[in-house]
Amino acid sequence: MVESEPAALDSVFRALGDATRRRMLQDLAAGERTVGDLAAPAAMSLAAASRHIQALGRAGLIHREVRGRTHWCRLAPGPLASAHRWLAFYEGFWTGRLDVLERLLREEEAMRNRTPKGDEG
Amino acid sequence: MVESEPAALDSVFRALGDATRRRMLQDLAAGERTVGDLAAPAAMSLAAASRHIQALGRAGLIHREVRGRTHWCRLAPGPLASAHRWLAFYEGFWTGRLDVLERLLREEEAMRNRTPKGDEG
DNA sequence: TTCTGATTCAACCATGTAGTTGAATATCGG
DNA sequence: CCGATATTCAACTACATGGTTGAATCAGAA
Repeated sequence: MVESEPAALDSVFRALGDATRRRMLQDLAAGERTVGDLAAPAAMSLAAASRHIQALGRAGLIHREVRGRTHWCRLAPGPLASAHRWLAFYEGFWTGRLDVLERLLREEEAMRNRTPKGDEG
Repeated sequence: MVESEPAALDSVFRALGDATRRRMLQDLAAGERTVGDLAAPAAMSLAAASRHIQALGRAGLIHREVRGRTHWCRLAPGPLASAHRWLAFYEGFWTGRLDVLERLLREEEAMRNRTPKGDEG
């Protein structure tokens, strides 16, 4: 599991760490939305919502296009896919499919030449 | 896409939004580790690393067990799986498999009775 | 008990984040 | 031009986060 651009993952996961922004992404999954559309359900000022949208943009999670006086946003799924891939690394843990992972990990265990559990006394 | 416990997802994604903590999770994927083990490669004081580990614990991403004077940590993959599932909702976007998603979204579109793109000109 | 090791806690500082309000910018339409 | 609409910017406040250092806690060993 090599992280190609940790800073990028930082901003993606951090952007996802807020329910308002996740809700906006879900709205965007249904199609293009304007800033006003995204802000409307968000129990906060337009300016605050605008900054959430900017955070999504900085993380690369959305693209914007200005048409006239309205800014249209749409989902840019690439970074979401990166986050998904990062998490997929752990899939073996929660699905019980540990076989592949185990081989991988035993190698690293051997390299470290350490017994994390077997010999504690 | 219903969020059962938004606050839980908040803490999970936020915990993942830091390269140090992600590295710790990767270490833990290789087996149990002590606080000291996890802190060692982390170019920061032990106290700071300890707080990162506490953040992982608060997010439910790791479990700890005190054996003697050392605290052993292991991966608790459940919340990672939740995050993964949340992201999986968007899989259609980055794999191009939009058929399933589209049906789903059209329904929501209809409910909102709005034309986000089809009638802009 | 005393020394050492593993980990946390407390106090502190700097920075980031999330919200507010009010002004600024830019576009559409009369 | 003028007024309304869409969005952002700036200044401010409050709180969270991430790091530091030094003291505290608690277990093991001499």
